[in-house]
Amino acid sequence: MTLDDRKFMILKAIIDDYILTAVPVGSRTISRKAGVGFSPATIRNEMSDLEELGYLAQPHTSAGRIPSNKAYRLYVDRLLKMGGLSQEMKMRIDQHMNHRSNQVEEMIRTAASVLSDATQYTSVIVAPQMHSLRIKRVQLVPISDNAALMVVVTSAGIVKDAVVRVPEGITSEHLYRISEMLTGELQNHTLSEVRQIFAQLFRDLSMHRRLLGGVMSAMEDKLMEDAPEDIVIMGPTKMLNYPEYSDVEKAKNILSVFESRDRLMNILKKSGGMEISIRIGPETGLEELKDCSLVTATYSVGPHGKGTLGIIGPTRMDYGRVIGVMGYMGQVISNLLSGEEQ
Amino acid sequence: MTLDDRKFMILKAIIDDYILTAVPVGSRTISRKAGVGFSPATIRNEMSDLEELGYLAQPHTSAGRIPSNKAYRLYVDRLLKMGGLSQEMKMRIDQHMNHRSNQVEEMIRTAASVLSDATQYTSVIVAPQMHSLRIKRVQLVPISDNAALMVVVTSAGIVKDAVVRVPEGITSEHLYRISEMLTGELQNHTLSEVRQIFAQLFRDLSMHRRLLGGVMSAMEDKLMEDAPEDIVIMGPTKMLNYPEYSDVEKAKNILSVFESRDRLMNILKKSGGMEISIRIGPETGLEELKDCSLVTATYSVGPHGKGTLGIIGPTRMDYGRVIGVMGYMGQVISNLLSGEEQ
DNA sequence: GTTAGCACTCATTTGTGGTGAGTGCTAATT
DNA sequence: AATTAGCACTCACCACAAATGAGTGCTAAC
Repeated sequence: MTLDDRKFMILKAIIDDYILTAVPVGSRTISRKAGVGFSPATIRNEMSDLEELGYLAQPHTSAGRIPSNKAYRLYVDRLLKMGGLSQEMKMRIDQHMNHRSNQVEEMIRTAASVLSDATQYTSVIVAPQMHSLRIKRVQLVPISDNAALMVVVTSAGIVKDAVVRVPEGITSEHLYRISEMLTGELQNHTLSEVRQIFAQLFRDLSMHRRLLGGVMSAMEDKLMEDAPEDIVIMGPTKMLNYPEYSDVEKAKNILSVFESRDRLMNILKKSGGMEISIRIGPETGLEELKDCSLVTATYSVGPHGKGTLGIIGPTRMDYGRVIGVMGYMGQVISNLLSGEEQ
Repeated sequence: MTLDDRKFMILKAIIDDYILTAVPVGSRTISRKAGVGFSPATIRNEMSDLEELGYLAQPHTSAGRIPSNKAYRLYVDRLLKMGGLSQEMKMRIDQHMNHRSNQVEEMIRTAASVLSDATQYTSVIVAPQMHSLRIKRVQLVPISDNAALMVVVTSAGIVKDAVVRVPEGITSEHLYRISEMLTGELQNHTLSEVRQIFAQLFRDLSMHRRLLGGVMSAMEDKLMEDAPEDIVIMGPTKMLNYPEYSDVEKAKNILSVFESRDRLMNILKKSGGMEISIRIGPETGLEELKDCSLVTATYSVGPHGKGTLGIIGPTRMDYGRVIGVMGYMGQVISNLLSGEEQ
């Protein structure tokens, strides 16, 4: 037995209906649909076949069918080739995003907010990963007798800081000179390259070894590791709007994911560089999300920087809409972040 | 009729039991308790009186009694005079807080985490309010041709930044000079005072009026207004562990509070300078929290800076434990933030 | 002042039959 | 050979009723 056109058409109708209602769909429902010229009995036969093929499942004997993860996979793969988003939605997004705040952090918050609003699912955005960005400036700002704030400005106007120990009593002027020197040395390099450059520096000059060592390890440890504030989550409670989580135990289960940012960060990182990645159920990589889907997209910052945006919702999510919105948002964010650069 | 000692004793027993079980408590339950030498009938008479006095309510005729907000108020006011926390708990807190991270933001995150863990309720901590802190240093770090990052370091090692426009083509050296000058002028003043100082500056020198104006308004607008990242919320889903929110609609209602940080910030600010403030039900000031209580404490940063920590839970929360933990955490945070200062 | 006794209330649980959406199978129809 | 009408069967869900039991208020006895 094979999945011919008619079977696929019926499967699609079932998925569409189930996405809308979250209720197992029966043969009559499909038969009544416009464009389907078959009686419930015929549909039933086909459904039975689809079940055997692993695309449908029955919660219990006298209920309708629900799509399996395999069905969603098929559905999504065909859908991905289309994409596209209504002009109206694009305008709505543009309107909220034309904000042009010059603080990246703030822009990302708005973006996450817009994303969650447009899709009605929980959104997640990961700030650009530092290691691929090019350093534009390093400056040490004294904050106490023996500590300074190291401010690193990168190509996208993204600013990160970390505290470094400095020799007791060093003057602000002195720190400024060192900053200028560091800026000169590190400019246009990525964070991943700093180690080599410092190695060179250490060879060339013996002064300030302790200080420079501190700066280097701060760059490698504090700036490159992912901090909890690098991920912004918007609208976690949107999950509760869907009947699959009307049970508090299930709700707790899902919401707990949003409380452990590190685990979330981990699975988001795994989406690779794909333009749009869709992971269904167990593919998400988290036990708690086994009944959810994760759709991620990548945005870029200049020629090298990358970041991830994603939404999480029930497996029966409105993939069509989500794919459209995600693709467009990815572009918008990329433009905003790369455009600001000069 | 008056609230004599016996009535209070019974009321306390009822509250204690209700806090533990969330189930309306009956006369038999109280009668059986050790230390109570009366039969259910006697308790019933007293309960009837307590109801008339407004301290108890009955969900329906054949159910036990539950404490009213007025009862909690009384209970809490007497409890507040005692306070105190077990040595064991103190040690547990110390252990987690001895971290001594030099990033304030990170410390606040851990503190909120510990707070939520120790109380088993949702915790909220507001970063120190800038306007009361004294400026230690101002530095402008160039980030592009026409923009700089203004980094402001305050007495507690708390660092804030904002982007300011700068005249096209100004050199890094020049910005450094201006920073030094600004630091000299603004040092040891609070943000609320900058306006006056700038007025003076404007009178004395006519150069860089645009730039200085930009710096001033950035200080007043960006640094003083409260940003969403100034408030950290930990363990919102802890709410779902309590039976009063086992209904998803109610859960959604409560959790929505944690999604509008501005509103939360507003009510937190209202706790005034009280060492510990307890707001029960409608006193919280948010419709959604009418069945919750909000316990806040103030921590101090140096002699002037102030911030707020709080926990939110059902009105039948374990006030004894919460008050103890809050009081102690307030001290610990104050010490950490004021101790680092030199 | 306290308590035993008792009738009463009412949310909750348990049981029961009815309803209806849905299925699978078979035989008739196209 | 494919489609469909017909029919017996399944089973979640609903409504209703009866049983249960925790709790009350009141009264009379201690």
